[in-house]
Amino acid sequence: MDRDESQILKRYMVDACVKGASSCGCCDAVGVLRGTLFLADEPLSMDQLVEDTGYSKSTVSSNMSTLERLGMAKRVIIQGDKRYHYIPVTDPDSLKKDMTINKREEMQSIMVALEKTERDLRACENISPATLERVERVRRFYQRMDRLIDLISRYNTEELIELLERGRG
Amino acid sequence: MDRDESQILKRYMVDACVKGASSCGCCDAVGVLRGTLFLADEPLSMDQLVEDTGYSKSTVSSNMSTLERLGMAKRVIIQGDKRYHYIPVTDPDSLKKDMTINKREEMQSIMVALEKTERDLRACENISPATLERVERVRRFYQRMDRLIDLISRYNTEELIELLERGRG
DNA sequence: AGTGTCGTTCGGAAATTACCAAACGTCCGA
DNA sequence: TCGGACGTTTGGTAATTTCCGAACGACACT
Repeated sequence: MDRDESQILKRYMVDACVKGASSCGCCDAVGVLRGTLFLADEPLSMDQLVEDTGYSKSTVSSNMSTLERLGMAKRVIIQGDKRYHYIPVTDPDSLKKDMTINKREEMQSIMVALEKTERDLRACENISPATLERVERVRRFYQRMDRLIDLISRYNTEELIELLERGRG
Repeated sequence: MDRDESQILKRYMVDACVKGASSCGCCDAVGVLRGTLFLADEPLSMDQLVEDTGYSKSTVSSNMSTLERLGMAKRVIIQGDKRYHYIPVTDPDSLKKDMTINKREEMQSIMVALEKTERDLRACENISPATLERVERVRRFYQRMDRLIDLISRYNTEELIELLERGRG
């Protein structure tokens, strides 16, 4: 496969990853790098990523760190090569795990804030009961969602699907 | 409750909402507006939102639109007042519904791209089998996650928690 | 220590985004 | 059909973010 062909093939994948990246607050480069990694035949060194993406070394470096932090890429050691090489994380369990972990951290930080708000509201005498009730309701919702995500993280995807398909009966 | 007190109380809630907003790619104003709405004693007009948040009318207008689009706020009619008034959406079913809908749209757009990529890869003769296999695996993962979110959207939170707590047995 | 190869960090330029004020369109009552 | 009250859209500006190149630090081999 020559270079041009490869570039054409990359388009959809890179676009998809860019979209996914921006929906979790990451810049385009993170998506481009992830997409490139997906379609590579072998682990890529930073130099290769620089060449393939057209980004500078510094940009690749910092964005590969975030990709690692998000659990979407891993460094591997290639025998007889002292450079780092990256591979994409593609196994379902890891992907799902990172999805739930990230979501849960988000939920929990919101919950903490909601709890503080509720405490403050109670301490304040002339607060509208409706407001307090509203905050309570949202906090409870987040608590339940957090519990739900916790439960979801304990099963793998197939188990969950089976369990829910079997359903209410 | 005087104005200063109210401002202090708002802090945590607004911070929490800003955090939540930025994690779904929205600007701070969306979070500030949502938080303000949560702690209001009554439906707020746009003028009140302008006054309470300090943002301009145009900023409030456009960001309230996104808040509506995301299913986090609703317009209500106040008798004898031709202005719009906003209330926060706080019931668990609506909140969960919007969460799943947004997540699903995201998944599906990624899946479409993955399918296109896979098709292109198959059309290309000298592609590495490992690469194809990798893309297939990720596509299957997203398909299963999409299915899972579909199933999750059919139950309410309590049902889901009960079902998963009962568990594998 | 000296040299070469890597990867990360830093400072500034370029591009993007958020925001405001003003102009504009719409709806209603007179 | 005019005038006034609202909300939205638009153009320009300020602030943020992204990105690059250069300088830097770490490590291995001599």
